[in-house]
Amino acid sequence: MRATRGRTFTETGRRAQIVAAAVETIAEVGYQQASFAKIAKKAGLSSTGMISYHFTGKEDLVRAVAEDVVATVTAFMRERIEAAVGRAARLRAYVESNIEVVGAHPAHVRALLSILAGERSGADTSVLTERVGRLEAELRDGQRAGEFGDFDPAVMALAITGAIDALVTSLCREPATDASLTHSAKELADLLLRAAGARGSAS
Amino acid sequence: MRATRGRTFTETGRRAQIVAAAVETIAEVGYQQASFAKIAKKAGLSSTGMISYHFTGKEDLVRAVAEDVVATVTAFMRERIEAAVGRAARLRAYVESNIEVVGAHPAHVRALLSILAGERSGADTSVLTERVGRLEAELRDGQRAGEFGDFDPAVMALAITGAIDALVTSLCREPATDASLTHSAKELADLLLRAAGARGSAS
Amino acid sequence: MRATRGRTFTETGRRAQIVAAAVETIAEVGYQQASFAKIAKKAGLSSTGMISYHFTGKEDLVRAVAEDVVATVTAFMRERIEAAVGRAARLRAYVESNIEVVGAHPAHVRALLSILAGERSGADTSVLTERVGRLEAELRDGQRAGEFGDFDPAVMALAITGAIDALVTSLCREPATDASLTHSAKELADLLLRAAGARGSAS
Amino acid sequence: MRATRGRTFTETGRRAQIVAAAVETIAEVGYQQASFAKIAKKAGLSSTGMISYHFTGKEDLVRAVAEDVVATVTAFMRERIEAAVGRAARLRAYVESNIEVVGAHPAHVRALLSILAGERSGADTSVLTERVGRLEAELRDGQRAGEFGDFDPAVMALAITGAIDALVTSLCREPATDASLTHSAKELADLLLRAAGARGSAS
DNA sequence: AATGAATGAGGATTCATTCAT
DNA sequence: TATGAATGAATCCTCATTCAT
Repeated sequence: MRATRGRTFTETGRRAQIVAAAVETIAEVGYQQASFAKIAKKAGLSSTGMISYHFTGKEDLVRAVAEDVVATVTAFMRERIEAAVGRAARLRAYVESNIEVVGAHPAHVRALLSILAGERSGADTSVLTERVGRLEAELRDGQRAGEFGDFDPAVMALAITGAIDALVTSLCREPATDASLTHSAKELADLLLRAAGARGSAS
Repeated sequence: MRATRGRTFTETGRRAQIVAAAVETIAEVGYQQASFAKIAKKAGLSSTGMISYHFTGKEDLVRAVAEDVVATVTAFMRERIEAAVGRAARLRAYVESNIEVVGAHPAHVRALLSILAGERSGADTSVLTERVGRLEAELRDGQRAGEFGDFDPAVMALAITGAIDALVTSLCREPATDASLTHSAKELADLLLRAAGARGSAS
Repeated sequence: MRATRGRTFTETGRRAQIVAAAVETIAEVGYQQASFAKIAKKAGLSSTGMISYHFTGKEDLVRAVAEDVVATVTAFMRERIEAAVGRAARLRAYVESNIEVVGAHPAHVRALLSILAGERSGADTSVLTERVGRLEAELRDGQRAGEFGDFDPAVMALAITGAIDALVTSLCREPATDASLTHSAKELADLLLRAAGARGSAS
Repeated sequence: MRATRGRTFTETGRRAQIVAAAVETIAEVGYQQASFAKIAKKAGLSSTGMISYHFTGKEDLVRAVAEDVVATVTAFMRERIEAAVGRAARLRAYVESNIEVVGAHPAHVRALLSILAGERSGADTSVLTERVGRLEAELRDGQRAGEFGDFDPAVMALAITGAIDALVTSLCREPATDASLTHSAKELADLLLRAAGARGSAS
């Protein structure tokens, strides 16, 4: 059996190659249509057996894909968020960078959206809930700090997440220009900060 | 046979029965997992051939299902929306009734969400775009009337739609009490009206 | 039950309509692909039940189609053959008219070829054997009359039939001009008369 | 695995086994009735999935079958044709060996005829046209060499091919004795050589 | 560590036919 | 006489997974 120690996002050799092919495939044909056969073909593998050898099942592969994509997207967003000062600015950075990552990693974003859509009607909702949970905690902190208005942080977290995903989905459909991307990102951030009753949230 | 002319939502006999079974099946197992075999079983049909007899293909059946569900949901929402006076109140009614319909027609909503999720990664996006388009027009009108603030109506329409769907999805996952449903609905309406800069939007 | 007395080629009402639609359908999509559904559609019928009602089964329908087509083709050929004087001239007329009927009744010929092709690998070979048998008798008569050379009439009949069908098939594939049709017909007749050692067979 | 590069007729392992089973099946029940299920059964396979694994689709399998059968038949004919001296003798050898191969490889011939019949009413006519084209070229050469009379080589090639197939079909229907096979072959060659105006074509 | 052949269930769809009305 | 709904077997094909090598 393969070594599992310490491996999280950064896969080794074949695994990484398969995950990369899976990301591309899912981005192209969608989560449900992404069969082992298609992924193997894109990876230049001669059989699907290879995939089953490295992954327990489709579930396992998808989890690995999700981890990889989330890591990529998170890395992009983190530096923008950490550069922001104050809760409101952080929220703005969160929203805007989440939109702008479409321009930087279109395939990854597309794949993630497709996986999330599948998850919504599926059993495993770990990626989904973890993401919303983290945002909710952040919002709660902001409220405690008095930088946000009064709202139910669970509802707000879901609303923000849903709004972002809807916009991202729309932007993914037809390739948007950088300008329109930036515009949409700012618009969305503006309206969500208003919703959150953020103090001093001028962009 | 009963009249087939003018048939839109209200299907005749067997067709209606199949659509109803499809709604239930999609609500239970999701759009992608809803095979003809499962639907036929739920409808008490002896073979899948019957479905193919009444519907051109899966696409055709899903369209019929979408029409049926949209009709049901729309009927529920319409009376609440039409009872509202003023743009802001209408928007609030739109949002709240869209959430509350989960309590009234849980299976229909679940099915619709699953179909929409599939549409997002699919070709036919008619249901999706029509829904967002209608809301966008409504928002634009509200801005002209001076009852909403300044925002890009396209982005706002997507944001509202996405926020609603995210909350509905969450509420669908585990059966919520009426109280929590009402609470969530009001919370979401509050925050979205803030986002829209609605004047005089106290619930 | 429907009256069956005296009916041979000339069908009555519905039957004739269905046969006509079947001829067209077989000509267009081929014998094997010509399903009841397609024939019903072309006939403007709302269900296939109608066909099953008028015909015992597919076999029965195809037999009726064959009779109809053979009658049409035979009528075209007969007047040309009967106008010819002498065995050799009759054979020439047989061959040439068999080719030229492609120009006059393309759909019928196409349908007949498709049915014959199916018959070749099927059980019922009545149309096929009857046709060859008649020609064989004719050839045998010609030999007795001393107007043909020495050959096995069974083999010759098969050879002539096969040669005609191969040419007709080729001519059916892409629509031929009248000129090329006439040229091919004369060429084939020439070579087959040579094969039969026909005396005084100048066209 | 054995080399798959350069694979044409001689298939490797399972592929060859499936092709062989397909030949037998097509010979028995005909091209159209030869389903994957029947072929799998004859091949001793547990499911039709195996066939789909080795062949892209039915089309692909049939192409492989055609190649295999054509190779077998061609090999049989080639040595007889190459032993002949002179154009007329070559044509005689072509015709006679084409008939006599029925005795040597009945199943292969039957399968080929069924496939060709299907091709006549189908889209892919590559096997058919290639075969006729090669014969046409041969005839044209013979005419240039002055060993054949005057005729349209395209028509003659079709006539010869059609005559052969008709006779072969007839001989395939009920198992013929070697004697009658030889007789029919000689008869057909005689008459076709007469048709071609071959000089010095005494058998 | 890797391969690719094999599996068998399940996918949608088409088919000729039957039957109650 | 005619209809159209119902049937269920059969079509090809794809799927994730397993297993011997």
